[in-house]
Amino acid sequence: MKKIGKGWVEGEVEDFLNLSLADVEYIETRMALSRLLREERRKKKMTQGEMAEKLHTSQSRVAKMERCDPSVSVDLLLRSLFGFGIKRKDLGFLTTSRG
Amino acid sequence: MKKIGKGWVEGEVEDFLNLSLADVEYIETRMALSRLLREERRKKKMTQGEMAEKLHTSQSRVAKMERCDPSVSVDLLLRSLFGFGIKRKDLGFLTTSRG
DNA sequence: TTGACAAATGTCAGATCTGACATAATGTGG
DNA sequence: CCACATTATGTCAGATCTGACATTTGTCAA
Repeated sequence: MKKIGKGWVEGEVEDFLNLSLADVEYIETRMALSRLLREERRKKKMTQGEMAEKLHTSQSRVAKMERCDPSVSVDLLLRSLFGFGIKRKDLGFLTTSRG
Repeated sequence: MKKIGKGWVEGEVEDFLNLSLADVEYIETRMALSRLLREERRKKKMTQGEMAEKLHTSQSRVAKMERCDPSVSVDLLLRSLFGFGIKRKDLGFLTTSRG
């Protein structure tokens, strides 16, 4: 039980709210990355299967990445984007709230 | 078929270069995130133990995050930053090579 | 030096992620 | 409708990650 600002915010609630907001940020980031992956693939007129081959993975995994399946990590999304030619500096969209 | 670095397979030089560049982007991203985490913690004058408590994890895990230990994922780094109050829009540094 | 605190490192069981496969669903052009 | 291509979904063994703990190393003041 600790004091925050005016004084009565209690630990668990703070943590709950905090984690909730963190959740939103995290989920939005994932969605933005998966959306970008799909856009980049379509921009290059490739199928999921072709992209999978380029990334050394399977079509189903690519489908899950683009669908933001819960089994897909940000690591995989980032490595896929980088492996697909996207650069870190191309990820400026992370800085806007409207992916 | 060989393994490179943490274990990325490839077959041709083109793939090798491609994955190498992807590697660099990925590693730089990880390093930038872990550096930011440490900076934010120090900015708030907290110890790793205090930060660990706030993030519901352990001091050793925080140390590994800040040290960019290979056992730490980008997911964990991002979730930690978000849980620590950093917002997606604060990650503009992802667009620069500095960090 | 010692004590006290902060940070780093090693380990590991349990949790989560990943590639691969099969299969189903959704187009798309006859 | 039919084939065919593309995308989506379910499953699972093996790989990777995570929290927690113990231990070590580093720092600093007395």
